[in-house]
Amino acid sequence: MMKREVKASVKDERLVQKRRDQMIKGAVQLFKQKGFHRTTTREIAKAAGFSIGTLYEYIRTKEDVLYLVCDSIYDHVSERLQQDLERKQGTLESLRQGIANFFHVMDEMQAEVLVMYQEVKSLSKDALPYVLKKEMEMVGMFETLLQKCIENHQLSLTETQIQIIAHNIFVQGQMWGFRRWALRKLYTLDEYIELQTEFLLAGLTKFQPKGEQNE
Amino acid sequence: MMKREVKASVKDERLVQKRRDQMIKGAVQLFKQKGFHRTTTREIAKAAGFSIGTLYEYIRTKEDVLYLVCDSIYDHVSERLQQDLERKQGTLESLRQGIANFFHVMDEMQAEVLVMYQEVKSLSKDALPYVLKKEMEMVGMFETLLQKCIENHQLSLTETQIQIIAHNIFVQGQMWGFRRWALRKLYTLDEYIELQTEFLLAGLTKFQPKGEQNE
Amino acid sequence: MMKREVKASVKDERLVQKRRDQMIKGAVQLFKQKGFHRTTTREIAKAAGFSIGTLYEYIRTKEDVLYLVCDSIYDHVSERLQQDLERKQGTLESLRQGIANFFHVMDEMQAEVLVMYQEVKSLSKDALPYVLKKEMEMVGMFETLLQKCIENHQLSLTETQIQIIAHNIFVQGQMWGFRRWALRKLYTLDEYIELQTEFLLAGLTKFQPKGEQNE
Amino acid sequence: MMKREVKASVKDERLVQKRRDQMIKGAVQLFKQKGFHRTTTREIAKAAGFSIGTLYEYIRTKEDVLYLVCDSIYDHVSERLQQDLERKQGTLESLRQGIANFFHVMDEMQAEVLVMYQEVKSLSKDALPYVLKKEMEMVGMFETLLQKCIENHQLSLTETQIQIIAHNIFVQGQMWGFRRWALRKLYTLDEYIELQTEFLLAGLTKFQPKGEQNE
DNA sequence: AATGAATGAGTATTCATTCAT
DNA sequence: AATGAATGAATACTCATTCAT
Repeated sequence: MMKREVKASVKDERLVQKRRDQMIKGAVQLFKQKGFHRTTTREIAKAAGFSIGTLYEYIRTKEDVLYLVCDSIYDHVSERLQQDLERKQGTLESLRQGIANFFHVMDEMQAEVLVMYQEVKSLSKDALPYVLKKEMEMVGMFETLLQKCIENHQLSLTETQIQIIAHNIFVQGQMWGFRRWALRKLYTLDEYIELQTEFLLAGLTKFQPKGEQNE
Repeated sequence: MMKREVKASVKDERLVQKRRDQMIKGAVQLFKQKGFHRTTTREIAKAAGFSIGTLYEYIRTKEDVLYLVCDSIYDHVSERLQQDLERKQGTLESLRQGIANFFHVMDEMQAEVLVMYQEVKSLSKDALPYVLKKEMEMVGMFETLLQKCIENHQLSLTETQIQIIAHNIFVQGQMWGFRRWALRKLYTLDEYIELQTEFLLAGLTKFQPKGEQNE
Repeated sequence: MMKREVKASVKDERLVQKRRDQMIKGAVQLFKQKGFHRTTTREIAKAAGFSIGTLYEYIRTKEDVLYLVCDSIYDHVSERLQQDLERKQGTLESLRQGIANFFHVMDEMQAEVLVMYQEVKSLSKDALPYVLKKEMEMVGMFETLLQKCIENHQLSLTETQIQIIAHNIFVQGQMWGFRRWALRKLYTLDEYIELQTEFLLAGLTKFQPKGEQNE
Repeated sequence: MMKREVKASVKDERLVQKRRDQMIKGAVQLFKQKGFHRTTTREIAKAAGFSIGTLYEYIRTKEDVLYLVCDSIYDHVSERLQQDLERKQGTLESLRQGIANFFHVMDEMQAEVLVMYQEVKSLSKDALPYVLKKEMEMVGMFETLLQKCIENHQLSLTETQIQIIAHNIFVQGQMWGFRRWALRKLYTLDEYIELQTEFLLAGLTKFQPKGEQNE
C-alpha cells in the first residue's frame, strides 16, 4: 500500500530509515509510559539518541512521530501474520494456528497496540485513513484464511458470516492486549487462546447449514 | 460501590452535584470533539456555563473532570443494563434481550464510550482502579445473566466459560462502538446484533457437553 | 478613524488600556535598542512590569505589540499637530509655526519614529493599511494648513502643488529624525528648521503665478 | 573608500567574488520579499545556488550577507550617479539632469533601497559606519554638482545652503522609493521629477542674494 | 572547495492553577 | 459562592553555525 509521505530534510534515504527506526524505538517506549501527549519532542529525541534539532531533520511535526509509530506497529504485526497465510492452508488446523499466532503477537506487542489504540485519535484527518486502511487489511487476512477453509470444504459460510467472524477474531486478539489486566487473573494466554478458539469453532461449525461437521 | 472522592471547596452538596452535572455535560461534548488533552479547562468552564474560577471551586485538577466524566458514563450504561437484570430472567430470550439492549446502548453512547477508552490512560494511578472496577461490574452483569440461564437449565457452562463469554459479549458491544466506521459499511446495527447473537448462541449451545440444546 | 481591533482576553476596558500603555512604553524602549525582531516577548513583558502570561492576556501575537506601538506613536504625533490646526490660521506665520512644531515633535520622538519606519514592514498585510492611512492623515494636515493660506490669499497654489509640498514638509520632518546623525553635525535643530522653512517659502512664493511675492 | 573586510575561508579571490555575487543576487530577492530577519541562511544559500556549507565558506555570519548586500546596492547607485558628474557640468541643465537621473535610479532600485533602509539597523556597530559613510558620499555628489554651478556663476549659495539642498535632493529621491505607494496615486515618476525640480529651482534661485537668475 | 547532517540555544505561545476582590 | 486577572512552567519548533567527509 502506498504510504503517507513524511517529509525529511535529509536526503540520504538509508540514513532517514535508520534515524527513524531509532526514533520509533524510543518513542514507543515513551508513549507506553506516558502517552503521546505527555511525551515531549525533546524526550523523543533524547530516547532516540540525538538532539532535538536532528529529530526535526527527519519529521515535520510531533504528530509525524505518532504516525511513524503506528505505521511501524502495523507493519510488524502484518508481517508476522503474513507468514501464516503462506503456509499450508485450508484446514481448520491452519485456522487454529493463525488465530493462536495472532493472539501471541498481540500479547507480545501489547504495549505498542495499546499505545496505538489510545492515540490514533490524535492523528490528523490526514494520517488517520492510512492507519484505518492498514487495520482493514489485517482483518482481511483472517477473511482470506476463512475463505481458504471454505474452498477446501472445511467450512461453509456466507460472505457476511466470514466478515463478522474475521472481525471477531481480530477484536478478540486485541481484547487480550487491551484487557489483559482483567483476563490474566482468569486465564493464561494459552488457556485464553484455547477457550476462544474452541468457542469460535463451536459457533462456526454450528453455523454450518448441514450435517458433516468435522471432529 | 464507594466512589473516589473529588474534593470541592463548596459545601452545599446539592449545588456541588448541580455544578458537576453542568460540567460533565459540557466536558463530554468537548472531549468527543477534541479529546481530553486538547480541551482546556477554560473551555470546560465556558461549556458548563460558569467561569474558570468557579470550575476550580468544584474540582482540584483537570484530571478530576476526566474522572467525573468516566464515572458518569459508567453510571449511565450501568443503569440501563441494570434494568434488564430485573426483568424476567433465566430464559435465552432474556439473554438475547440483554445483549441487544447493551449493543443499543453502546450505539447510542458511542462517542462517550470512545472518549472513555481513549482517555482512561490519562487518569492518574489514583483514579484508574475505580474505573476498571466499574468495568468489571458491567462484565459481571452478563455473568449474572448467564448464571440465571444455567440455574434455569437453559444452558450448561463451566465457570470459566461463563467468564469468557461475558467478556466476549462486553467486548463485542464495545467493538460496535469502536469500529462502527468499519462495521457500518457491512451491517446495520440490528443486523450486527442478529449476527453476533446467533453466532454466540451457536457457540454457546455447542459448548454444552451433551444433547438437549433447546431450539 | 476606526482602529484595527487587537483582541484581549481581559474584559475590563480600562485595565486593558492601562496594561497596553505599560506594554507600549516598555516595548518602545526595547525596539529602540534592539529592533522588533531582536526583542523577545518575555523582555517586553518584563519591561512592561508583568509576566509573559499576562502579556498574552492583552495581545494575541507579538506583532500586535508592534501594531499597538505604531498606532500609539501616530496618535501622539497627530495630537500634537492637531493643536496647530486649531489656532489662528491662514497666515504664513501660522504655516511657519506648524512646520516648526512638527519638526520639534519629530526631534523629540525621533527614536519612536525611527522604530516605526524600520519595522512597519514587519506588520502583517492586515495591519499595514491602518498605519499607512494614519500617515496620509498627517500629510493631510499640512495640506489643510496650506489650503487655509490660499483661502486667505497668502499663497496661490494648484492642488498638485499643495500635495507635493505637504509631502515634502512631512518628509523633511522625518528626515531630521532619520538622518539626525548626519544633519546634527551641520546644524542645530533650530537652524535646520530656519533653513528648511526659508527655502520652502522661497520656492513657495516663487511658485506663485503673478508678481507681488512678499518679502 | 576602504571596504570593511568580510573574511572568507576560500583563498581564490576571483572565486570569492563570483560566489558573493551569486549570494547577493539571491539575498536581495529574498530580503525584498521577506526582509532580513525572516530570511534564513539556508534560503540564501539555495537562492545563490549552493549549499549552506558553501555559504559559510564565504562569510562568517548572516549579518555579513546584509553588509555585502548594502554595500553592493550603494555601489550600484554610486556608479550610476558618478556618470553624471563626469559629463558637461556647471549648468543648471546638468543639475536638472543629475536630479532626474537620481530619481530614476531610486525608482528602478526601489526595492533594494527600501531593503537597505529597513535593515541597516540590523548591522552591527562594526559595519554601520561603513554604510553611513557611503551615504554621505552620495550626498557629497550633489554637493559637488551644486558647487560646479556656483563656480560657473549659475548659482550663488552659502556652504550651509549647499549642504541642505544636497540633503533635500537626496531625501526627495529616497522619498519616491519609500513612499511610492502614496505618491504614485498623485503623479507619474516624470511628473514628480518635474514638480520637485521646479520647486527646488524656484527656491534655489530665490535664495540668491541679488538679481541675475537665469531662465 | 563543497557538502549537508548534526547541534542546541533560543523563541513565541499556551494553559492549568491560584487568589484577591 | 463567583469571578477573572495574574502567573510562569512547559513545549513545539526554528535556524545560525559547525565540522566530518
